Amino acid sequence: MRFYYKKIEYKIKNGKKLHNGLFSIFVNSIAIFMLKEERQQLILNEVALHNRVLLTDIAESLDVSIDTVRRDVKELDGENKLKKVHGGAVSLGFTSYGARNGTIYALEEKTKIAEKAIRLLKQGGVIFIDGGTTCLELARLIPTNLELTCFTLSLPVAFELLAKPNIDVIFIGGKISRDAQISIGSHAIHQLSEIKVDYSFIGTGYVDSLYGLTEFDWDIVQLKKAVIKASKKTVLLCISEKLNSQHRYKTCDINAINTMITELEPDNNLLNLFRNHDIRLL
Amino acid sequence: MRFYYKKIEYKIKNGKKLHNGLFSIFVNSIAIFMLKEERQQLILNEVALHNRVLLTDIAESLDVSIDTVRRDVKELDGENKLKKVHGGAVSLGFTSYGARNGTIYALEEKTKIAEKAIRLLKQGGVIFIDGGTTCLELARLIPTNLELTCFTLSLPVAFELLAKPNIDVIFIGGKISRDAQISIGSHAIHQLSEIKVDYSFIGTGYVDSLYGLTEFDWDIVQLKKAVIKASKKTVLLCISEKLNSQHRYKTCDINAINTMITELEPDNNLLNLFRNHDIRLL
DNA sequence: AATAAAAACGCATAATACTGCAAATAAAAT
DNA sequence: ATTTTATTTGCAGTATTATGCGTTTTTATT
Repeated sequence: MRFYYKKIEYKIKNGKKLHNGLFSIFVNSIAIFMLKEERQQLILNEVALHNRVLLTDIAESLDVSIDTVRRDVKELDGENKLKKVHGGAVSLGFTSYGARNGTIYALEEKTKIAEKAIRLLKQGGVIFIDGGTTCLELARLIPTNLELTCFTLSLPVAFELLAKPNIDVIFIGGKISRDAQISIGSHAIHQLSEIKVDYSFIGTGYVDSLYGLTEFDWDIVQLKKAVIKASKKTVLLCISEKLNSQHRYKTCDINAINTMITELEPDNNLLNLFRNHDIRLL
Repeated sequence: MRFYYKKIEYKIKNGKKLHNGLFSIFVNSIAIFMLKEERQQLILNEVALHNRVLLTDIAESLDVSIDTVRRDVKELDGENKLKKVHGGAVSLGFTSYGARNGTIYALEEKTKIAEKAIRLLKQGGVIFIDGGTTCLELARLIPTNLELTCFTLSLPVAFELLAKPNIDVIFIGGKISRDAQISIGSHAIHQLSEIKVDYSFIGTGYVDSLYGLTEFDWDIVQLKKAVIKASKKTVLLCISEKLNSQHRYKTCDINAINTMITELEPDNNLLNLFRNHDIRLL
């Protein structure tokens, strides 16, 4: 079961007990006291190699108490060298993707929007999160204690959500668009047709009170239509800069949106044109 | 330096006590007084050689008080020549790989493996790339001019592939495993059943010439089975450290693998046990 | 809801670390 | 040569750390 520990299989025996229960291994007949750092290094090694370890396995193979291993793992977790989980530890994925790559345009506004959107989330809810930087910001700001099931098409959003322990992430697969880093194509649309979420949080390329939501890209429109269809309620996240802009292909009318969130106060004059519609402004 | 020695030799011959308990070592039957610097150099040597020392060991073998050693080590730590830890010291490089966040364990070996794997790729081919750091490395090293269609379950791999302009990336969707950052579950398996790729490049948790490929995790096994089924040829990427290790759940026999790539030369003795099988070693 | 496993907590103990100090002596100054 | 000053070392006492153990609390699973 643990051949990979052969190196230290021939440990102890008549082991001189060092410290208080610390074990020693015999190499060339010399008792070697194992430093905490060495033990931790071994743990990291295991994790790096197999992606996961069990505390009990480590404790047994190193012949230390499980408490010690637990403390080690806790410490390593604190140092961000691995992730402690119930019963063991797993390697940190390479969550570096979550680290903001480029700088996000108008981050402040988008954060404000995301914060408002989060107020709509309910414990145990099932939601969809679209791609785009605003939605990514939403994903990033979801409280860690909130339990949610999140569908998404966006690789960055998926990554971000994975960092939250209480969120089930379901990725809608398909051909990946290089630009937007989201699944596109018929397969993704088909899959969307098979789900129903409480809320979907979507972005848009352009929005106009008269023409509704429009996009530059035909494929994206098809996708967004599918998303809206799969949602009990649709929430549009949109910075005010995009208001009253249009493009070629139409996703839907304003009426198809239940709630629109901008970084503005809901009573801001810029939003006046939208008040004729059956839409909630946040 | 010599100067000191002579002085000391003289003193010792006359039986005069040196310092207050300063120790001496005998070389060629002549007691040589050891300077602090020399002692420290010895400690550094020891650390360089074994990556670690125990204060008690040093104190005993050099016959100085542990306080002296402690002070030496403290000083060397201050000079950044080693790292002082409870009970001893470790070399600086010792803990380094874990500290470099996001750095891949045994990267060099994995790169070597990936390079071999890339030689199997053909222009216009359709392949599957598994998750795991070795496969990620493969994804990373794919030449940019190569045109490929790549299926994957792994978010990091998908990201990596998106950076290549000539690669179509198709992500197999599903519930995302937080640990492995890959799609898991029935949906992913079902989708795999609908594709057929020329080559799949997979990793494994454990591999043994007798027991075949095994995993810690049942879900992963199901997934890998589906991958193998969806492949005309399956290539196992596996660093030699994993050879002859096993775990609970079995993915497949060695025979189910067409090619196994390790960082070793194909004629390395460590691979002997695999030669009985119908498997190509690279 | 019941149960088993794991984690957390507090405690005891042994090993180790630190501090101040005095002895020895090397190096410098006289 | 002698005195002074600074350095090195060991020692004793105290503080801190590492570890295992038993108990309680939490978590996951059935």
